[in-house]
Amino acid sequence: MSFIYEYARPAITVDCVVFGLDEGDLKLLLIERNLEPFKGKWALPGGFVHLSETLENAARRELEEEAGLQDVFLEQLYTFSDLNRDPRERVVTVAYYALVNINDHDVRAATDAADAAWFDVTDLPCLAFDHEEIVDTAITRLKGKVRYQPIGFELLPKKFTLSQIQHLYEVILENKIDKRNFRKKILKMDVLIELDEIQKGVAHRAARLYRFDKEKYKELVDKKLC
Amino acid sequence: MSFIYEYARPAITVDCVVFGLDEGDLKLLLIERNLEPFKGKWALPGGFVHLSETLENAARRELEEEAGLQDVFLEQLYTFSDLNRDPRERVVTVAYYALVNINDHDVRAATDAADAAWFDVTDLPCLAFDHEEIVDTAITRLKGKVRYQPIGFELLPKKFTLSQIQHLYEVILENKIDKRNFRKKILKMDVLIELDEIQKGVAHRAARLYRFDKEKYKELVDKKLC
DNA sequence: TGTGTAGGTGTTATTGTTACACTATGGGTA
DNA sequence: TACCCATAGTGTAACAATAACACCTACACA
Repeated sequence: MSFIYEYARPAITVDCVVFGLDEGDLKLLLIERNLEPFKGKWALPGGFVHLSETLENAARRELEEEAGLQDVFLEQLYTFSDLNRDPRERVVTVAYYALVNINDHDVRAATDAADAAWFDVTDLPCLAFDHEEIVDTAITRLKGKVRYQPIGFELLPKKFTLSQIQHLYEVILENKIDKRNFRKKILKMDVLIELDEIQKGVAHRAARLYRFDKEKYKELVDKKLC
Repeated sequence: MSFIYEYARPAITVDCVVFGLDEGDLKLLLIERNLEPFKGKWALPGGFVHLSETLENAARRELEEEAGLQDVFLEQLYTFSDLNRDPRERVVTVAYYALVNINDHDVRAATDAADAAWFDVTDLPCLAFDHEEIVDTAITRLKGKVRYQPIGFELLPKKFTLSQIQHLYEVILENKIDKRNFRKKILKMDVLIELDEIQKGVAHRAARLYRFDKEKYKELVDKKLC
């Protein structure tokens, strides 16, 4: 079967920059390509958009198909259209970024992927296509986002310590934050609920656990975006 | 001539939300459609992306072709992909927004457009396709942008008064701003140059004129985006 | 019982934000 | 030419947000 059009059309793909947090390190999910071009190279999960799905649906389908990921926080990032970004033909790609809690999601390689793995964002391999540019754009966006809205809901485990969320901010912003000031600020936001529970199995004073207040978190996000 | 592909492809278009400032009112450039679908309806300038051009180039070409606009400030906004956003077939559109100084640019209707005209953003006609949604997204983005970087460079005439730039902010943010506080803040940003010139032909005390310091303006924009 | 490691806590100085009201200037008009 | 009108232009005080900074606490483990 084939499809005939009066004018030439670029192909449309989606690509996903999936951030995860693992033991305090910010990681990126990459898949090893199983097919040409760039066979054997690491790349962002993604693929062609079907006629019967929205871009976001395509991104979710690819995450599921290529890495076994479901139900993640996903937002559109930017659309890339350089003429030679794909050696085969003209391809426009709509990039999305996702935030996931690594421990909640098992990642497995699937269709079109020889392998799927988490890489430290500070130590990425060389990537296929223009995926390095896409990753840079996503990191810049993430840094910007952190400034005006609480983030971490999607990256952290259900219960977490204040040090964990502070560490997350430090990793994203790439600088140290004063502990007392950070605590004051994050608690004043009024999106954290203090639990009657403390850490277990640590070789030092156990920290208090917190969880997000989903309601207030949503309110805050809506307000901040106007 | 025709083009044959193994899989069905959505068409790709660009659409431009062009903001302009006229006598202190924030305006939007619309074209009246000359062709079906939505013939006779007002719509955003835009059209199909050619194989040999980037999305931004396509947007600039359409602005030139449909409205005679050149050399405008243009940024990507968002990519819209609802399945039924175009009644003809599956069309994904990449929206851009532009900021222009209306007096610097003559607008004329051209190819595919029966007419081109500026409308007050607070009083828009009913639009073709999902263009109302695109416009809402652009207005939200503009409001957000104004918060963290000086804007207006692209919208105001070369020489302007502090009241004019304040009025611009008020129109975009949809609320009144205290005159003294606004002046303190905008002057502290250090992107305005005070000129040895004052307004002429006004029936009240003439205001001092200012212009932007392009260098410092750029520095500031770069810094703010990290 | 001592040590190492991370947890937890307040105050002060600085900076930015908000609220607020009067005088100055100059053209238009009576 | 004097008055009116419309907008220009200006400072201060209260309050809120941010930044800088150091010590004691709890607990596991040696």
